[in-house]
Amino acid sequence: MSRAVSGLSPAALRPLPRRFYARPVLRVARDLLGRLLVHQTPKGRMVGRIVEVEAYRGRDDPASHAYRLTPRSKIMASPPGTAYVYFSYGNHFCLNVVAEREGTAAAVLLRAVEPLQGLALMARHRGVDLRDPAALRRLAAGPGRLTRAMNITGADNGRDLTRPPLYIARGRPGRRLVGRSPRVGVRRAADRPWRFYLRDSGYLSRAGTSPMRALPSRRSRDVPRTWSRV
DNA sequence: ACTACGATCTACT
DNA sequence: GTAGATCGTAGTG
Repeated sequence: MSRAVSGLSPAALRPLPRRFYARPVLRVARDLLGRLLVHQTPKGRMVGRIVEVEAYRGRDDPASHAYRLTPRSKIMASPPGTAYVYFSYGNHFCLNVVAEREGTAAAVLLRAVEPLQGLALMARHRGVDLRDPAALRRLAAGPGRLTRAMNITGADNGRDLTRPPLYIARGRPGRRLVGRSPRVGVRRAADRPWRFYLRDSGYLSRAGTSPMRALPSRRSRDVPRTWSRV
């Protein structure tokens, strides 16, 4: 009954090595798009394609939890590839991957994935009915929904994301149309466009609710410069 | 000890 | 489009 899912070859499911994360966090954030978030649980394996992320830096980033090092944010200074999971708004968990080298305190927030495998399990975690056509789009669209769907909690804080049962795999990131915008829900440093997303994805946290508007773009090295209004 | 405020989501108008 | 839920974290007294 384990139907082969397209794009989930053994090669694609190989974990990203730690050195992948040991680079500037903006670079890591962009490069995480198209990769696979994998969670293997007793109930089954869930896989989602990362389509939306945000970069948070350390003492130079007022929007980051690590702007001031506290007991909570201390874990952001862990070795690259470590999970930073925190509880938000009294309701939801958010999953980050620590980036850059140990001691730097930078991380990437995973904001949305496109569900590829374990859809029924995710739907059960979310308490939604997949027969509703709109349910799939929103299944893991948003940091809280993502963790809920893939059953990621505070117990996963500090975990090593370079190996099972919870890890990020290479995927097959081909040509990617990447958009960027200011980070969602942050008031400080709102001018920094450190949110990155796959422009043609239908699984974004902000795609359905507030339409994205492509503004006249400057030329950029490898990233089309597209802002969305928030 | 007490208070203010979120890196959010859902339901309802 | 807007309000309410809901609670850990962090800053202040």
